[in-house]
Amino acid sequence: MRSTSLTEAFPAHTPAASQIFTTVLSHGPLTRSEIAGRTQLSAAAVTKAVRPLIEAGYLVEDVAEDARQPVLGRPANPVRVDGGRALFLGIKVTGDELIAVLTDLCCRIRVARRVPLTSREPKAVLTSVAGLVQELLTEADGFGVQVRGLGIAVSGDVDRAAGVVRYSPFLEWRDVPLAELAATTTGLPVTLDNDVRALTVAEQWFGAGVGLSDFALVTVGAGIGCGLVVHGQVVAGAHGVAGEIGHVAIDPAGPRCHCGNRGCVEAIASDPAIVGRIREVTGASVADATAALALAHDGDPGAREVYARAGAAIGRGIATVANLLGPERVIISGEGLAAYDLFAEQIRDAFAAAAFGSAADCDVQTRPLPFEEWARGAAATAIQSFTTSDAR
Amino acid sequence: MRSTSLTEAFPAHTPAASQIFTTVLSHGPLTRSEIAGRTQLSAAAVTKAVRPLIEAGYLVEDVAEDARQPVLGRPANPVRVDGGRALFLGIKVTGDELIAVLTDLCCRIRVARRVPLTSREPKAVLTSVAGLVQELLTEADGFGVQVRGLGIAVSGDVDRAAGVVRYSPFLEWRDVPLAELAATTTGLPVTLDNDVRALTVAEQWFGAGVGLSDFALVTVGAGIGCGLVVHGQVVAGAHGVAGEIGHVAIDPAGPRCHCGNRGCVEAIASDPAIVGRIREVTGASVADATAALALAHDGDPGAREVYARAGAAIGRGIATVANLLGPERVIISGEGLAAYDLFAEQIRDAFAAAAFGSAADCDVQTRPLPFEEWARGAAATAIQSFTTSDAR
DNA sequence: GGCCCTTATTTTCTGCTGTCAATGAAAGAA
DNA sequence: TTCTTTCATTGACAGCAGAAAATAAGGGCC
Repeated sequence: MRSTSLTEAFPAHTPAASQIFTTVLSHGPLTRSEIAGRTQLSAAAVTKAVRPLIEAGYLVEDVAEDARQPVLGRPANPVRVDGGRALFLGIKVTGDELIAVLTDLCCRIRVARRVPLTSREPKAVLTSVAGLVQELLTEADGFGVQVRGLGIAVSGDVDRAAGVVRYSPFLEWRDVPLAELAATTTGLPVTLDNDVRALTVAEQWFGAGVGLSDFALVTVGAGIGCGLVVHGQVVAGAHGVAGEIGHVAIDPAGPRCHCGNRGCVEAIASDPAIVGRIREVTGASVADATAALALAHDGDPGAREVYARAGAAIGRGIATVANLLGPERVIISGEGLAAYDLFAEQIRDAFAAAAFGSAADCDVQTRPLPFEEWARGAAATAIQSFTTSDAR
Repeated sequence: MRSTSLTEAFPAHTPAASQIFTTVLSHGPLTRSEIAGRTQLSAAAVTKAVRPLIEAGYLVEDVAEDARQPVLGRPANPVRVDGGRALFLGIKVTGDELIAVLTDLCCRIRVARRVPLTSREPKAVLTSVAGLVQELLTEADGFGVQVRGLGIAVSGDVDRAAGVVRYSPFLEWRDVPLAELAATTTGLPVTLDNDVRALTVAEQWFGAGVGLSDFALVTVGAGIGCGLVVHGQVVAGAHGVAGEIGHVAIDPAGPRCHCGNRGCVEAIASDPAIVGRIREVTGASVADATAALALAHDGDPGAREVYARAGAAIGRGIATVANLLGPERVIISGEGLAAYDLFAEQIRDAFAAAAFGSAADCDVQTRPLPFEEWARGAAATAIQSFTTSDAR
């Protein structure tokens, strides 16, 4: 066990130090002069900010890599984040299970766990969360490092600053102060955020959004969601709602959506929408998305057509985002990606057709993010809170 | 004439001073303690930042308003921007005319001018701009204050930082370094920006967007455009394209748009689209938007129906923006607002139907902005450059 | 090995910003 | 007149970040 106490603060008290740490965290090992270049700070400022971070053990100097080609002048000393210096927990709460991960400071998953939920009542969920946290804290003891924060991700309208779930349709919650409740129960600092935004933070810091100031993350699956990063910050929306690409209406003649509207992307391309439509079209008794996928892979033309339409809907939705925001990149992810071979072409075609002018230059890429990634996103928000809270 | 030279810099060298000036500019007269509250700075910092601005004449202390109700304690001394301290020019370049305004530092229009364009060639336009600037500079002499900057607004893909018009369909320009050309010709510091973004800046600083960190400005007219402010900054897009609400596709069965796609908002609700559709539907020989409007106001049911559809399209477009970004407010403006009584209801209904969850809490308001406002927007960008350039 | 060249990092010094706490100012109230 | 209240200013000070100069750490060359 380390001798550090839980109250020990992260030693990045200045914006510069905070920025430097984040830069190193995202961009792997960097020499001090590379840091200076990236952050627009002077080399002197970097030296001064890095020292306390190294002394506190959050950064370490890389041992000289032998593989480095010899260059003129004094060799540079790369610095990197010591992932093992701290641990974090991330929990994604869905309607019927909890997915949890224990990660290190670099947000690498060390342990993953799933627990089914028996009830959606806040109290019952809280109990399950507490149990899961206890379990993972025990695991964490094995690493000899303290867990410094817990991130919780919930779908729906979540107020991160207040730590309150304003409204979650899946859980049927309204105004549940989950952050405070969980903090009291677990004794850990808790960061609560919307699930898609949490995943977006993880992508921004550790994934395909690294270094980009404007990108979008589209998740395809049971619902269609979208996390947006504009001006380098995750968009939260003035009323807590943003990135609702699933309810962008692309066809007035389309199927009715559970939101009451017609032709939402989600009413065409979400797993339930696809399954339902395949049932209608083929008459087959398709149980779930897996069965639907199997049917389409078996070559059923009706099923394939449904997937094709879904792809076109997603492509149009993405084009809408591109037309409005002009992001540098769009990352497509989610469980629905399992069907990617069935609608990739349609996504691409619909996007290309509907994107206006140079908005079409936007780089659209796919990235399979296993379900644990959502929990990892929650952990990323905890890391974010930990490394910036004291630095405001 | 003042004794100040053109090279005299704006005396806000620190971020704090810049922020304070902008706050006072947008929020009218403010006492020092109100400034401190709004900017999260200490009262001492405000005092120190305000002094040089007052000494340089950019801020003045309001004479005590007698109408103020007597309050306990020392009366506060409100400070406001002295609009008369500097003048700016703004020019909006359209396909067939130049619209120019001379404004003061508070962006109040002092003189407005219009000049038809005989050619769209960059050289010819530049000559017209130079002539117009000369004329307005002469007018400005009458005020005894120097003109400190020129803003130029052009529709299309404009790179503000580089001062280059990348591509303007209306002018048929590609990669014209207009800022540099105009600066050389006129001897003024030139700020070049996209027209909708310029108008958005004006709204953000002086209009219905004051104090909001997230809002959208939708312009309806010959085209349908949209300026977005997210996290307090105007969105420019990674590839120079953003806010293309006009090319958000809302109906796969809709009319073909000049962009090649089907069912774009612009293909349904722009002036040319409305005029064309009214011709089709009624068979009447409608010359332009004014004639179309007259026909609808006369009660022609076909024409009214076309406007109703246009309203629904705009409402759906706005709902798309609200779903994706969750802005606090959407401001609808543009020449097309002349027909507002014909589609207001449809805009509202379509928006309410298509907005998801609390995205519908977004405040949708209309604001008639006469055509000179576009030129005023250009002037606002010049003011922005002037007051922040030296401040880093 | 000694010396020079180059690049990386650190040190030292300095300017400057913004905060803190105390003080002055300008009313109305007692 | 004196007190109270609120607004504004002052002066001391901590601390950040930049500039320039110094130092470190290699390789190459004689």
